Amino acid sequence: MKTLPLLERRPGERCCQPDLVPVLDAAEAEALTNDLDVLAHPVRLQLLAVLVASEVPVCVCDLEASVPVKQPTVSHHLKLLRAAGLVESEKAGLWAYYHVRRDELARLRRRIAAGLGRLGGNHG
Amino acid sequence: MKTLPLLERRPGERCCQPDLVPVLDAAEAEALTNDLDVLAHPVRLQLLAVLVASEVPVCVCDLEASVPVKQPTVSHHLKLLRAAGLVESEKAGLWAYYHVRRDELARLRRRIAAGLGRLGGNHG
DNA sequence: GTACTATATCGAAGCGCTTCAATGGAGGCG
DNA sequence: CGCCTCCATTGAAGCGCTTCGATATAGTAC
Repeated sequence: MKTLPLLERRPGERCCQPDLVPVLDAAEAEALTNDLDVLAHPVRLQLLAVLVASEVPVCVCDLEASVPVKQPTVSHHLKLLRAAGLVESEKAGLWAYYHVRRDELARLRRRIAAGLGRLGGNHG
Repeated sequence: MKTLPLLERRPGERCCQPDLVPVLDAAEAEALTNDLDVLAHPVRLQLLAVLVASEVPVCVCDLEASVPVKQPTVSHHLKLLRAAGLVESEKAGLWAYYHVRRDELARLRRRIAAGLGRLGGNHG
């Protein structure tokens, strides 16, 4: 980086002058990534889709029937969704009934929309 | 699934009657996952953030300075972003200049917003 | 030509995510 | 009591993503 052959650069372009301020800093990118990761899996999206569609709690056997994976895998993804605060469960007899936390899902959606909004500029 | 001990179910709840119609079907969940995956990485988000912040094309050496990974990794992520249609590059002398395709980024944002909108119900 | 730069690609290592069979534990039924 | 069902957890296998060193390619400078 001693002698920069500036002549080769095209007029409007820039190189090796890292004075740009990104619209997202590293911490924001990391946080947005965590939010996106929770949703970035087809099984988790489908589980959420079933729960959102139901007005009443849904038992695991119904959730299991709605996704193409076995029961331990369903249990695993439900655990991730619970850790993310997006669903809650309660036991009733032998069954475990899950329901969406619609407020938390809406907050996650808004955080993602805000983060992507910074990226997307001003288009819609 | 022969004899269902219905007595144990709580009144408003449902079990083993998979007649729910999810707000997202399997194909939609898969498509949304693909869209989310492109953005669900801190390095790619930061690269996009730098490109969005610049009115003019940015050379790789500047991009490399803005993320905590080595040059081959930057090149790898830029390739993924290019494959997703979110950025374009042009060579000028030794340098490669990248710029965002703001229209494509906005379309991706809108697809994600639409998908999450189906999930989120009517909040915000 | 040689030497140096900037970037892309290759190849392999590391590691985390996903998956499932097996097991465990809690509860219902007889 | 035994036997069953539903669900969670464990442990291990598979696999894909991420990363980087090494190398290749293309261009500049001398």
